[in-house]
Amino acid sequence: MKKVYLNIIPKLGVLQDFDIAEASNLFFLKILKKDQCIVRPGTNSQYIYFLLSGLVYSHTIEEKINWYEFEGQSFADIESVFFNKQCDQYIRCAEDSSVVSISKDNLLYLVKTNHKWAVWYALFLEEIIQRMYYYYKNLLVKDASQRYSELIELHPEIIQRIPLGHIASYLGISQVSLSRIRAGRQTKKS
Amino acid sequence: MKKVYLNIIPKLGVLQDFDIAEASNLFFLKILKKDQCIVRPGTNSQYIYFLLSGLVYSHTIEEKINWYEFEGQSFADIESVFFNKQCDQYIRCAEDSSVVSISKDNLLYLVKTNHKWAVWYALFLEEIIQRMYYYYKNLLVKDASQRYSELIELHPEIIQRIPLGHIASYLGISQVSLSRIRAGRQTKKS
DNA sequence: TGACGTTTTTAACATATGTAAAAGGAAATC
DNA sequence: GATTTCCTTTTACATATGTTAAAAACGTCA
Repeated sequence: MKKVYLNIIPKLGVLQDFDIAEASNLFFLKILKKDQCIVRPGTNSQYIYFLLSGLVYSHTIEEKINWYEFEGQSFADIESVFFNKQCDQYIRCAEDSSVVSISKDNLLYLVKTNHKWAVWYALFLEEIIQRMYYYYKNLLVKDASQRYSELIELHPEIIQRIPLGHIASYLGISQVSLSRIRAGRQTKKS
Repeated sequence: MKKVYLNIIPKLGVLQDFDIAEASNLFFLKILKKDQCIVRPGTNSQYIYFLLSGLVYSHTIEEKINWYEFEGQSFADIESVFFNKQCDQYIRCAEDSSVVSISKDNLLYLVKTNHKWAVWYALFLEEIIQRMYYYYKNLLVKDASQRYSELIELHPEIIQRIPLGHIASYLGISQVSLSRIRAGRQTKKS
């Protein structure tokens, strides 16, 4: 039994170690190098991933960065998993990383055959909703300079890990604007 | 038995009429007048609503409009229901409306005691994720003029139902900018 | 019809932000 | 040590968008 699975799958007050151990043949570990792609545009990626270590990000074909996910978080290509469409983004490692994955089919098998896993999945989806809502509201009510402040407050080390051009892209502004924000000559919204 | 419940609660390929009928004592119908509040800032609204008829919208204390929901859709105060926080928005009727509601507690009771309802809730949450992702991606990749075009394409009658000032607020732009978009003298992003 | 209030558009101006290009700085390579 | 390359900041300029105010359009009601 691979203990690594026990720690990265959130129990959410529902599962116990042996529930995960019992299902461990449905989970797979992958070791990934920096810049390696986990998901490519035009494919359909029916997997949910749990990030054991490293840093992954999503970006469009035009190199616009959509999100970053840090160690301990889960991620997936939403359009594939929840819309069953071909995805239109890359999911890529910003650093050497390791992930545990489970296919949507296998997860739904657990959900449909096991009440515990059904409750777990519902609570897991609630967490996804929380994260997505947080991102959504960030976009809706905060300007780029607020979002930059909060990013470096939450992940101060990101400056060392990611070039500012990528952070600007993530924030949805030009690198010039980010420089102005960092230099403090930027009018703030609120 | 109130048949109205049977039609507004989505079955999602899991429930049958009698499942909903069996739980119908947990659902409540409300008739609401135009401008009436369903949710107020500073309260905690632990209800999920299904909009039978009418039109509801969310707006902040500063009158910024966050979203509209049309007949047949469900809605809730996300911060209350999924974060258990006090909400910071109004949810208000743009027209005379009627809704069916269920409390989060009662819903979780169904989920925890009935496998069918657990699967149903998971699929329902997947639908919420789809809708939220759609809103999120709209904000992320589309400019106001695109979002305006798609809004009137999807709901052409909205122009008759809602003043343009509210639509501008919903789009996150000034009414002056919306006038410029409508007059066609507006540079588009793509 | 005329007067009034509301909604929408237009005009004038200030400013924030993007683009393009140059300059500065840091790290790696020869 | 010098050169190269990459990353970041700065400058100059063009433009989209907000604010404010005025004008126009529209509906209601006497």
